[in-house]
Amino acid sequence: MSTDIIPIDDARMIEEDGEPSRRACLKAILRMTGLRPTRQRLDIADRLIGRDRHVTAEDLYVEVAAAGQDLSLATVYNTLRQFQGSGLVRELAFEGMRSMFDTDTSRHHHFFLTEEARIIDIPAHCLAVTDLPGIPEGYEVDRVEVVVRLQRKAL
Amino acid sequence: MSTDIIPIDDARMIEEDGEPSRRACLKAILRMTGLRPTRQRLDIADRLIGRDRHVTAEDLYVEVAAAGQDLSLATVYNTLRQFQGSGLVRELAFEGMRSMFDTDTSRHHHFFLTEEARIIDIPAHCLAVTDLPGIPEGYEVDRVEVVVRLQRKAL
DNA sequence: TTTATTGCAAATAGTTTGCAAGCGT
DNA sequence: ACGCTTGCAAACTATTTGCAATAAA
Repeated sequence: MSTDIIPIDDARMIEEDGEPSRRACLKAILRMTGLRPTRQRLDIADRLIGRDRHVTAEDLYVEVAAAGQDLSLATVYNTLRQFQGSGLVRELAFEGMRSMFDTDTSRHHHFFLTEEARIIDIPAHCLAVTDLPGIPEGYEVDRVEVVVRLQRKAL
Repeated sequence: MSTDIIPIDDARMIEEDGEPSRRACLKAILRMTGLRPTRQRLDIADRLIGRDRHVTAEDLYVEVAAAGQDLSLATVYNTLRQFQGSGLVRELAFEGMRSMFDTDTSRHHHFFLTEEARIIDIPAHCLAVTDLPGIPEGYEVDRVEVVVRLQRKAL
């Protein structure tokens, strides 16, 4: 087996030294979604893809900046919107909080800890919604999302 | 029976001419919540209390202004927050929309028509959530809210 | 007449956009 | 080289706040 039948290719997530690399993997994912894998996008993707997180644009901006990987807040917002368009993240809205981005784009639900503005995932299979009512004419269900609002237990 | 044993009283929602009045009723409600029944608060309350609505502050501001009952947008916001504090309205958040205020503060759910940013109530009894998962230590369920996201049916 | 409330304008917060400079292909 | 992407600053939208003027009790 000579190397020429195993072409080195980002899409195969193999580095030149033969090690699979997370960076290369992220590059491939971005390329697949039609986004050029720039340093900024990779730095953001690295903190989101394959992780289970709920972040605001600001959260990411601070994190990335703290790691010395400079980028502007505007770029974080723009990138998150692009990722959202590609289905890599999903936006969540809760009263009193800025936009959150959820790295889990599959069907699931959320606990919302109202007092501390924290969100915790509930896997889809942990909860069932039954007796869905009739929906308006001409519409179909996109998805059903449940928010279980929690408060600190009274003493 | 002389009139002096039937004292005229806002709280009893009776006008001086003996007619029950919506204004008087609203005044009583505001007083009960500890809010002075000013003209501005009454104008806003009149459009919310006892009605089934989902409005933004801007919606209300435009409506009230169109009726020639001047008030400032800041007052609409402040008043809605006060009403929220008194449990007269509840805030709702959906991605891509500004804050909505729901006049129905009882337990119920929502259809969210994503394409046109419209909200429709689902009475609580029309839908059931079962198999609630275990909740984090020290917390209790405040309430469970379901959002059924709808999209226009593909042709 | 006392205290709460309002209006305005300005402050703040969150997010998007325009355009010249820079980077990926 | 070419065209997409970035950064910045500025625009924009949504909302809150400070304070003098006003209205309710």
